[in-house]
Amino acid sequence: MSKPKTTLPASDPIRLSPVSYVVLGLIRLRGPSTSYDLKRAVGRSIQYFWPFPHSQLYVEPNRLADAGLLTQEQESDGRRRKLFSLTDAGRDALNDWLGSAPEQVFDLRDMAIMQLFFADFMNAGQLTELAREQVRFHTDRISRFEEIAENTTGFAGQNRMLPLDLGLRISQACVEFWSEVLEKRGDT
Amino acid sequence: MSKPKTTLPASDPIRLSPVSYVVLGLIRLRGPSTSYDLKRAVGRSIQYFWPFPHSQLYVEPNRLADAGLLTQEQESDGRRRKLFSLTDAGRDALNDWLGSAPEQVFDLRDMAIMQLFFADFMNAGQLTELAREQVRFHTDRISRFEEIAENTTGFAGQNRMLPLDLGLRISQACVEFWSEVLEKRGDT
DNA sequence: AATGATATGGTATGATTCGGACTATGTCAA
DNA sequence: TTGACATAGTCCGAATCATACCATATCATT
Repeated sequence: MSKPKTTLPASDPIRLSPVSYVVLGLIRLRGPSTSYDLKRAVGRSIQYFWPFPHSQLYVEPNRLADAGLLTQEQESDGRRRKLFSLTDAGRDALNDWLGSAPEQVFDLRDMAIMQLFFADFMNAGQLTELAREQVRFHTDRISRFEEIAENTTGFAGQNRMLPLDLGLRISQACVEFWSEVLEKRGDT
Repeated sequence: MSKPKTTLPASDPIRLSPVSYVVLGLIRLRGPSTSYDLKRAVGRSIQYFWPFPHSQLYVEPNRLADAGLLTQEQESDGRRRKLFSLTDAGRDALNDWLGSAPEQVFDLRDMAIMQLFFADFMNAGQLTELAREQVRFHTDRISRFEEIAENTTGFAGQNRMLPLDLGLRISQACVEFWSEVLEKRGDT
């Protein structure tokens, strides 16, 4: 099958999850970072395409450090922050992942659509209210994306802006969809 | 005085999750159903908007039956299938949910986008391969949606087709997006 | 009749993830 | 000196997940 690097001895069969790659990748992009740094970075970007609770950003780097993919140094004074840096092994792990076709994951989880699915049991008012609310929601989302796009001065490659672009398109599709639902039912 | 509130054998504060509503809603749509029936129905529809493992479709109906929202009757012979039906309480619970604004949940989880986010560390070949694969993936998805739409003869209200329509639009947006990624990098 | 492939129908469980409450420390301004 | 706010991190029970496993029916082939 694949061709693992033989050089590393006794090391660990650490299991790398999507969150692992988020951590490795972000540290590679940003340089040495604290968990809090990562948390903020995630909030402006990856969150929209792979949500997870921030607490994992405190647990996961420690795991990766134990496995030798990161190093950590802790401040000795007041805050005692931990700063994580990428090791060569970490860089390799990231590259391996980027070079391999990832498992296909494209999951959508939309509560409003679930309700719509059972719309036969709603009355007209409920349905239009739902649709209206969804238009609002996705319109907001679009604004947020646009805001982020503006505030992110085009540093270091436009690649980081691409995901935002997809998010935008998807939200636009949603706005169109729900607007048409509204139109079809008599608007109020 | 001699009647302390402490014993609450009466009704239970059962917590209803999205999966609960899937079960209640599907049984309302289809009539009395077995877990297996639900499983198949989910596979053709809700799965695309709220994925969850099929084992929950065996656990959840039992919970709901315990709480009095469903009734069950088990075959006495061979297969001993359990058939679940909606009670009035179940119907009420479903209606309550449909009448209330649901918590806003719109989560997207896309592994390919995560890789794209770190595309700075890919070489051109890897990126085009990723994009090509995504075009393939979403094109397939579109076909599947269209197939389902065809095979579902327009029974009982077009409402059940609406979610499929949104799925279609989103996948189309994805195809467009990844195609443009391909175009921007020199195509091979 | 025996084999085996496939669909049906269901259970069990350890591992992961989730979510969010909780505890602090610095910082700046009123 | 108070209080608001951002920063920084920990913890843990609850919920969800994945998936392996078990079992019965059906039908086609040998």
